[in-house]
Amino acid sequence: MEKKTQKHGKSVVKMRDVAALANVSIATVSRYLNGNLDRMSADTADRVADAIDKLNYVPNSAARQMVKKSSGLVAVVAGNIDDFFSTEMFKGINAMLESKGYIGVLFDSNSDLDREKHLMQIVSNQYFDGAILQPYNTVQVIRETIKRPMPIVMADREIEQSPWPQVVTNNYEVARQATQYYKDKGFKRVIMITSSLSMAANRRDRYYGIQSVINNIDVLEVSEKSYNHKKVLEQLTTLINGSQEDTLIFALKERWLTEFIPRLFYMGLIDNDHVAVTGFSDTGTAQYIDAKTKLIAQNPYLIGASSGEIMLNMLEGKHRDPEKIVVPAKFG
Amino acid sequence: MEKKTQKHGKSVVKMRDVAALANVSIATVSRYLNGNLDRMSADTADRVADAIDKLNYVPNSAARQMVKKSSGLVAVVAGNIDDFFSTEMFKGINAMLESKGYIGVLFDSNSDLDREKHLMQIVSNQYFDGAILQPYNTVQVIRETIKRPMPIVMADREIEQSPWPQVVTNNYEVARQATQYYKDKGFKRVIMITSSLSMAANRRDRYYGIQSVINNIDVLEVSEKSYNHKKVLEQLTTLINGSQEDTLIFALKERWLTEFIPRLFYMGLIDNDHVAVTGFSDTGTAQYIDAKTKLIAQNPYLIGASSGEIMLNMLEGKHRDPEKIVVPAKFG
DNA sequence: CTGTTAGCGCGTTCAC
DNA sequence: GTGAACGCGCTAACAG
Repeated sequence: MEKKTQKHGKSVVKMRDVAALANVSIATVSRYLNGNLDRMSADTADRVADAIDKLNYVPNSAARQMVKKSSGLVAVVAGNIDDFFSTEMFKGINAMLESKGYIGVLFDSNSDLDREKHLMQIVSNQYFDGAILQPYNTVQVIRETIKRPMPIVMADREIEQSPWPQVVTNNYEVARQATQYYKDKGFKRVIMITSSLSMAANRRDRYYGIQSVINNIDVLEVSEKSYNHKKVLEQLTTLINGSQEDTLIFALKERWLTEFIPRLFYMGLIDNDHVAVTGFSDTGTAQYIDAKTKLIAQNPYLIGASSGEIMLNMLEGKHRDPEKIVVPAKFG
Repeated sequence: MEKKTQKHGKSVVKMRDVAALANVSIATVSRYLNGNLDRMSADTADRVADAIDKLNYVPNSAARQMVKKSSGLVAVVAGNIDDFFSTEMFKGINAMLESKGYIGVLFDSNSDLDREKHLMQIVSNQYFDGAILQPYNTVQVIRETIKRPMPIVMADREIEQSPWPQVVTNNYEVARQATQYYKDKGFKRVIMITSSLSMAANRRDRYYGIQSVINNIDVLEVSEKSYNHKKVLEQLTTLINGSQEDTLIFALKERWLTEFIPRLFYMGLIDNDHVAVTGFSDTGTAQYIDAKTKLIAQNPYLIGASSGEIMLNMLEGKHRDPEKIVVPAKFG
């Protein structure tokens, strides 16, 4: 056995130990590790392999990174990992990254501006090859925070004057389209359920999209962090009964769909004729609320995959303009 | 401006540049960066600060890690980040880790044995100070995969003969307790809804817990990946109507609660008297399905926090025995 | 208070 | 086909 005296017992076996046991130089071991097998006899390679195995040698990635200037790691800073959207986007990102040997690691802003900033600092200070952000801070803050020049992609949340490539959704258009569908069926009024803060830009675009078709909108704000379920239900009931017009309930986020709507159906408040419901949906869970309900389906996985693809391009030096890619959501 | 010729334009400004501009030695800059301000005149510190600012200097973390033998990063390999359980656990982990200056990064096994193994390899090869796993592989596989000696904590999923500390839930006990509650009310039969594969150990314990009270169990397996919603509803309907006994529907996972149960209520199949429903729940969403429904609430955040705390202890050298901590779930 | 210097472990020429 | 030696950027003694 080798000495293992370092902090936390980290193995102290290094390349030179392997080299010694295999009776070769460290250069040969390095070559073996990096797959340059063509410059080495099969016998040598075998001996090196054996030695590595016997000693349980693990390369020191910090040393390798220092000279290679790359870690193979891409940081993904998500808005809130409790959201299916964020996690599914991450899966999409990784699907792309891993095809080229990179791997994404996930950080959670927890819907907190300061925390997001803190995470960006860490990402900037650690050895990541690139960063994909689902950002809430402004371009300026991001610029000041991530000091180290590195490839950056903005995912999901549109940001003004972005110097980085973006991948976004057609929030305005699809909200407009959905609203139009119900307007054509005679609905003249909207109750919009939204969270109070998160994803301001997306929320705003959706709101405008609705408004461009139906102007009569009641907004019900629900706090992401904590709300009184019963009270919200009462508010909804009051709102629904507060008008004779045919009413469309429009949830800007799937969560409000699954948490409130089944109960309203159960209570008989939604009949699809005079009171209907629609909203943005990511998971597919919401679609089972009622057979007649038509929703807006986003594609977080594809947004992630696109972001990942752009990141790969940047990593390979094909620097791209700060283009904006739109991954459309679909209504129906 | 300095040369920025490296890959991806990584800044090539290094400590010696800062030192030169500030007219000090690199040791002084290093001291400044590491907060040893007491050994330096305020004036010097200022000059260093200015130089860092002017040059936009960012320390090379790989070099630092190489000598410090620590990155401050802890890897968290979660079973499936689409599950609220995993993400909430991660939040709990970070709450603890960050109190001591560490930070957790999240990896996603995607409920895939091989993928989990692959991730463990990466974690083992990169410079992480420790790893918290929500494991699906066996002790042996994990041992063979993570070759580098490092602090490891197992979270959520119980594993036989673990050489590492574990934090788990009282699956058996709480399932038993919930079932008993309904048995006392006259229920004599259980329909159990479960996913086909994931978290085998947890699932098994829950099953045994139910079985220890009520033996008459119909098992309905639903695939996590893809299932026919309508068909499952039909199966459930058939099962419910297939017996005159008072029946308890027991979901081993919240997802089945939110996806199927509201519809059953709507269809009038659940009345809480002859057909009732319960199950494991993480988010609190499910509790709004019906006022009379009593669920089992897990505490993923606390499981994470406990895991994080143990990890901190190990990182600080207080090596702990492979103890097992139980974070109880609560019924009611 | 501040500077000098010897490693940290690995990749990579350039010789042999 | 293989090895010796330098350099990556930083920290931590040890000098002064």
